[in-house]
Amino acid sequence: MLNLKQDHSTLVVLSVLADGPSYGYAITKAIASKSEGHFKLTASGMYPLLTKLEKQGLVSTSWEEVKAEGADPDASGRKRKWYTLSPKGRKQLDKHIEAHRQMQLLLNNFLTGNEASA
Amino acid sequence: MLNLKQDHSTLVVLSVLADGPSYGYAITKAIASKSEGHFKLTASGMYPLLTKLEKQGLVSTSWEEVKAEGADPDASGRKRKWYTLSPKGRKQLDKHIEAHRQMQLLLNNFLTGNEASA
DNA sequence: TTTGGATATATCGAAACCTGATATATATTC
DNA sequence: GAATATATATCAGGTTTCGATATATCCAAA
Repeated sequence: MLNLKQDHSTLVVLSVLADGPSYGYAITKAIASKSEGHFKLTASGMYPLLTKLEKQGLVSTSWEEVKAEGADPDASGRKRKWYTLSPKGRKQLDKHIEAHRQMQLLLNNFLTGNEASA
Repeated sequence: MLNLKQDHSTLVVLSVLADGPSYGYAITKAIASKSEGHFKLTASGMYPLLTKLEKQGLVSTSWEEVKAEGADPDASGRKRKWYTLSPKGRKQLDKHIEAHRQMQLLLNNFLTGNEASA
């Protein structure tokens, strides 16, 4: 189980949001699921990151009330905060992916010749 | 110019040492050179990292005195601290490379379909 | 000869980051 | 009605980061 650091977290969260709007808890589950349990980004990493992305204008947000089946329409239910990738966020994701690819190429220059021979 | 984070620094430094013993300043130059100026690992990142690698037993060390041409053999010259990859360090490098490859595959699962289309 | 740039190692400290624990509340399932 | 899942959020102590700083030698050019 790998705890994601900020750079990777940003890349992964933006990429999840590129598939469509989502919210914190669902993104956490999506990451765990899509990585087959290898990536972990818990609440204490997720929410500060989402707040940061919002401040940077990479995502826009809106609250939704989740009503229980047959609940009093006036009663206040659980709340969900939806995050939508903004055009700026989309551009940022492209940049991140490009930087990530660049990093891979450069790192490979160091690792070539030092491959694990398992 | 990308400042290397600890994970990448470790990978890169161990991989430089896999080519043979070296010392802090030379490793800094090797990294800048081999990455064509893209990777930066400065003294304040390098020396604490090397100390850590030494404590972990991944490298062994020895001091060498760098004598000036025709200098008094008894005078104390500039000192170099050489770092040599230990067998444990070699194994650790293999593990690091393997973990790195694994991370790449997992990340690609997220990025596929979100490629920059530049 | 002295000045400045390169070589060489090392620590400091303010800021940023990480993460398990905690808080709060609703929804669902057994 | 008790346990578990859903849902957002902060806290605090620890770690990491990195420009700035300190110290000292070597070498070449002015």
